[in-house]
Amino acid sequence: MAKILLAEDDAALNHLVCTLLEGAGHEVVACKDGGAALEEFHRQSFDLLITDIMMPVLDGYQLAAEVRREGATPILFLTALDDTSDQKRGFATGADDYVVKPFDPDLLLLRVAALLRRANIADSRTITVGNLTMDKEEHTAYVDGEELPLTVREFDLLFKLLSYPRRTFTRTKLMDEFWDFDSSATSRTVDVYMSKLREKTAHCTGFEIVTVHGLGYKLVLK
Amino acid sequence: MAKILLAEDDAALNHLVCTLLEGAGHEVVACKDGGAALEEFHRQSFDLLITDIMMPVLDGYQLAAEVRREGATPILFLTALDDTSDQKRGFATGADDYVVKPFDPDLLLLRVAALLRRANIADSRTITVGNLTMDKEEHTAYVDGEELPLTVREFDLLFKLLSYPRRTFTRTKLMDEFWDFDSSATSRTVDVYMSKLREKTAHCTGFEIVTVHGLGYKLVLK
DNA sequence: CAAACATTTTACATTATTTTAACAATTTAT
DNA sequence: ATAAATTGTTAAAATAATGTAAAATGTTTG
Repeated sequence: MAKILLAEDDAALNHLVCTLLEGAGHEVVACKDGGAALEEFHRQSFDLLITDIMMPVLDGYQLAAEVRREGATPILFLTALDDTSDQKRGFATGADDYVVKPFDPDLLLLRVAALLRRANIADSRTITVGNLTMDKEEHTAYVDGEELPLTVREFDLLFKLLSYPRRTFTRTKLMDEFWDFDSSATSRTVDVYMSKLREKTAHCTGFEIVTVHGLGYKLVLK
Repeated sequence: MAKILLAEDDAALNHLVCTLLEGAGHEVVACKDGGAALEEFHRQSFDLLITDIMMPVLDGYQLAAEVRREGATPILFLTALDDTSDQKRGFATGADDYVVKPFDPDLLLLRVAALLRRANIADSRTITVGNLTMDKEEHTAYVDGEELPLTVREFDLLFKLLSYPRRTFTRTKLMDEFWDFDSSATSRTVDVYMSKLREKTAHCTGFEIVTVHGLGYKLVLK
């Protein structure tokens, strides 16, 4: 599901974490020290970095600082140090999470999943509101278990609104996101979709598409 | 900086966390049980939910599940349970982080900062004065939690005045900012809006729209 | 290629907002 | 105190935004 860079000098632990992550369907590039990890990081792009703190060549803090400097890759520290001052330093360096050894394997996977979800990576999540369920993976919607046929545009728009209830989206904002850059479509097109979505979601309990006069549209829960 | 919903039934801890977060510049809405928190969550939008697990009415797991269902708000569990099986359940429910009591205050702030950074929440651009809250993102205003319907112009004007209390704005200044350049509207139009705003905000505690004779209008706190 | 479907435009009805205009109330200056 | 200027308020008129059906255009698929 996600591509993960692992930096851990303890061979046994390295192997264990590797097996664990691959078992969960992730692609793992494992390194034995911070230097090798940084090299790999420069070579490819990763969805997540899991790193030990005490390592040869480049320690976890230094590695994290380098990675932070170059982007927003989530970082999880995996370490034996169970001391708040160390954790503070970890977070200050840009850590997104901190797992203390020894750790429960399931818990590590759950924390990894939480981080990836938060970073919108491998987002296979479904949204359910009332009797409507939208599955981004399948790109289908269900109302009371029955499939609700939606076109691509309809799906995208509804999924977006549903992801941010109460937030108002301007027509322009929506078109910027779902229409080609060079699309010449009028923003009135959005209105037509909202009209269709309202018709199609008429039997949905739990939400309503509301127009914000002069601005755009929002979805409100009820 | 961010708008945080806190659910914690222990009064002392509730107060402590509240103070801590507010000291860090966040806006906090504190609730004493899960039910109240869910109600607040439906009423307004938040950047982060911090919740205890064992609470009356609705426990942390149930609250988290509801919140997860409705969007992508980050969730941090704050709990005395230091047991991996509980943590597993927390993460499975959609937790993004887990802090065990007793905790280091600085560490909590660091974890909160990490979560907000990850969620790309810089500032939520909301203003609260008395019982009125204006959320620029949602483009809605709330009085005592109830939505106060405002047109675009009304919202813009009130938000502006609220952003600079005590400062006097001339009609011309306001029109230059919110009206089209080629608009031929009379500056008397502003008067009409102020009249409407006064009517609509009649139940607002905390401020008042004051006329500065010969100049324009200003908002004063009380 | 043509049928089936998705998308976009158009046109017109409907609704909401903004502005004007008229008059009342208040403030200021003389 | 009184006239002049400014502001408050209201309802109607003018303008602007939205809803939606249907036609036109584009795209995919058998």
